[in-house]
Amino acid sequence: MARATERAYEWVRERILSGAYAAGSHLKEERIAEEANVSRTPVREALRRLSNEHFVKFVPNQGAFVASWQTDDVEVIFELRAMLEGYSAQRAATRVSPAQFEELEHCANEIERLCQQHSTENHRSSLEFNQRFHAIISEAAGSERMRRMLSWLIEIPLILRTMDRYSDEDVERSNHHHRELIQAFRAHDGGWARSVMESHLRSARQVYLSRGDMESRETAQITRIG
Amino acid sequence: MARATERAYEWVRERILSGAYAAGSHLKEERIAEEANVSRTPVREALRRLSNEHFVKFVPNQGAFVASWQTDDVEVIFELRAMLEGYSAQRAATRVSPAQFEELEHCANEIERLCQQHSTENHRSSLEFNQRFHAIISEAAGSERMRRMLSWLIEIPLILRTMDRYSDEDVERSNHHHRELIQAFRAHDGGWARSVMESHLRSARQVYLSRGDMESRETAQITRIG
DNA sequence: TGCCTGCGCCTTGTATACAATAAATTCTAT
DNA sequence: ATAGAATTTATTGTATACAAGGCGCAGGCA
Repeated sequence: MARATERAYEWVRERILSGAYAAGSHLKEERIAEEANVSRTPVREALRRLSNEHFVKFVPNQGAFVASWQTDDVEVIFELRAMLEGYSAQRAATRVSPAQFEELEHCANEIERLCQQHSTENHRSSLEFNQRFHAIISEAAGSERMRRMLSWLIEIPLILRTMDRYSDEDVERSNHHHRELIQAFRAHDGGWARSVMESHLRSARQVYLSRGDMESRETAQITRIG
Repeated sequence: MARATERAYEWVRERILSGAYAAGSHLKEERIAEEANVSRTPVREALRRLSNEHFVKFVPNQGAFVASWQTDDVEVIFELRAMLEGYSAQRAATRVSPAQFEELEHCANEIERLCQQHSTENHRSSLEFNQRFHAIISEAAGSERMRRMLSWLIEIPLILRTMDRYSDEDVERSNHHHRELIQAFRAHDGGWARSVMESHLRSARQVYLSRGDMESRETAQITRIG
């Protein structure tokens, strides 16, 4: 059963996102194993996976601790995404297939539709379409190497935190960026696409950093996603 | 003992990079466990880690396979290096330690000294100092994530072929770039350092592409990693 | 009293045994 | 003879037992 590892993974992930496991707390394998009704082995695998996704931090011979976020790395992640996704968009502009183009439009439509009503459910769905939107561009760029490098920069916790800080105005701007990207693709204008994508991500960075004051205690707020 | 997992990790990684484990081949846990003289448990952990580093690909209930990524065109590699190392240099400019700064100067000196006499031996040595020069900057940038991403772009065969095409004038320009980078670091001027580094790599790209007519069949050499 | 040291417990790290699943092979029926 | 199904086999997934390392506490010595 690859189900045991999956169960342990979901279990711990949910509890980290909901704040049930506080930042910095020690995730003891045996306790989690009991709680999730699996043995320690799949728990260990789940923790390793969460570690690679930066939900938890490993200390040799001491085990896993719920990751706490230092803003320093956040800075790097946003800058790298702006650079790499910008370049991706540039390449994609002249390489995107008709099918990919259509799916991009579909995603943009869905994101806008789901943003109309403010429900947790819709919020979650729009996030998935958003991810898909970026994934399509990454694929259309036609470089497997770059696609994989980008996948290292998709930090789910970071994206969740950023989305939480989006105001209505921010959402509107983001949607506009999506539209403009599609226009740039239609025109096969790589430079245009690159600029828009860089704006898109740098504005996200700005939202994250400027609204980060309230942060720390709000970690518990993220509960709603789970 | 975190030593068993480490051993298995190094063992497999070495063999993938050296080509001993061919691309796409099935990495059977038990066989690796025997070869590396550890049990299956640490092997599994090592494979999971390698999977997250994209060296291997996991298929549920089938195990790990050596990842094969097509060596995408040189164009992408050079562009990514220019962007990432440029940003690295920018961050390094305000973060470099005195010890690192000294080693950078040492590397630059050695490279210039070794370039004076044209021997194969010296050529090789200067290449190592060159690699070290870039590695120090990558470290000084202070982002483990970026450092690891960059390490994926260092394709030794590509660097060798580029170096082979360097004229005396190209070498001189490259050395000048190194000097100017050091000056930018001394001034703690991130923007300056970034520009110089980008020039450094874009000029390398130009050398490679413009003098690339001669040996297209040697491209097969680059397939080593995958 | 304060610090150093050694013992003991708790947690992680590793090995191995067992269960489950996917691939291969063989046997049967058309 | 071939297609398909069942059985066997090889390999992964999970559980558990055991080894080893780190941390805390207590006791002794200065």
